[in-house]
Amino acid sequence: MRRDVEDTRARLVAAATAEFAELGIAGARVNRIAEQAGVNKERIYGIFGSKEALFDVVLGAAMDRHVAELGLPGEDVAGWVGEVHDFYRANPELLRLLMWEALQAGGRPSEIHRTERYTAKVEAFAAARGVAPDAENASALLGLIVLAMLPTLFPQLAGSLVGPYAEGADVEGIVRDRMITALGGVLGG
Amino acid sequence: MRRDVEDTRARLVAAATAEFAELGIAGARVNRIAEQAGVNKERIYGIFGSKEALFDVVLGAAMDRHVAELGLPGEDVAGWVGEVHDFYRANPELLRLLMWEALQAGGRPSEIHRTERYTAKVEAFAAARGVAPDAENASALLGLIVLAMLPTLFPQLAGSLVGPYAEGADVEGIVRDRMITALGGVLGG
DNA sequence: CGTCACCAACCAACAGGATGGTTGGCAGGT
DNA sequence: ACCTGCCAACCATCCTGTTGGTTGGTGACG
Repeated sequence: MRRDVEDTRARLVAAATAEFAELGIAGARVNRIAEQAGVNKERIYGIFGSKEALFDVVLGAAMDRHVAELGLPGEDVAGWVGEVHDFYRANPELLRLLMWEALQAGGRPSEIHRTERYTAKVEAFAAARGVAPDAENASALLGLIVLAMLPTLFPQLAGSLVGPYAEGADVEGIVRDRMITALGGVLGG
Repeated sequence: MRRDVEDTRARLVAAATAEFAELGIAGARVNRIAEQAGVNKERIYGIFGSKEALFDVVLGAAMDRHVAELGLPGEDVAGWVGEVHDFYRANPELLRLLMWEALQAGGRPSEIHRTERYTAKVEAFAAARGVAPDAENASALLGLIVLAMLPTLFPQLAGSLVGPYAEGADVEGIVRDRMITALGGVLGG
């Protein structure tokens, strides 16, 4: 189905997601994205306007997709965090995109971090703990998520710190278990 | 004192630290680094060889400096984590450099993460808990450090998640306190 | 002590190539 | 006939890395 803007757009977003996740905004190459999408480079400008605008679209789409796929934390919060961990481990793109964005100098205020995206998670989390959502709960959830992200965030750091004591054992598994164990403290008040 | 390689080198490293921390390897501009250092661009190649090599030197130097300045965790582990948090908050360069490096595609195996840099911390941490250093302890320490890094790592995420419930209060303070409170869980287990 | 030769440190200018973005025209669907 | 998605080719700029030549310090030697 040629000559279909939606299709072209989708191909570009897909290609750009991979490119941006791997190389960041500065490192990404418009040529490569277009080539990877099997589309002319001009289409990027015709459809999105600029490289940066394309990045915003990519990040927003990735966040929506992940927020949806991750579901809500239920009764078994620890299990949920385990899932989050495994999910990031298996699909590091969002995390990498987030990091690239966080590093973005100047920190241009983007519309990407719409709070609506998160409130459902915070509320589900608070509900699972049987309390009303507040800043404390949100912080706790934030802590959980970051711990779950850890091995994907800083593989080198994890390897260097834990590796020497792991004696060939699975570093990631150890860290993962430790994070889950830590939940009691993060959840407790 | 002109015509002094050490001085030139130091100026370049200083300038490059700022440039790399802000923009990463791909975003950094050799011109700007040289100009900022008040030195000809060629000196970078004469002294370090390449932009990437310069980055490695910068990261290594930053890590050494920070590892030294942060000291060892003593009896008051929570207090130490608080210090770590505040330190990263006040000096985000190392954290940013670490993130840039972690994002580095391909993950060229660098000599930067020498385990010797960390073992002292792990041992001090284990000693403070009265046990022998092992993978569990290292993981716990890793978790602490990442929690301390959190607000600096993902300011947007923290702001979006916690902000709506903070009602104008200091988001960072809330998160910081929450992280400290969480220590019990990370340490226990 | 003077000066001369040498070399490391330094710089201005350049080369080569890649990059983000643009333009003018072509073609396929309606 | 016309609009719109599309492309090939183009452009101006920028960026990393190099090169050839200059300069200041230093040690040897008269």
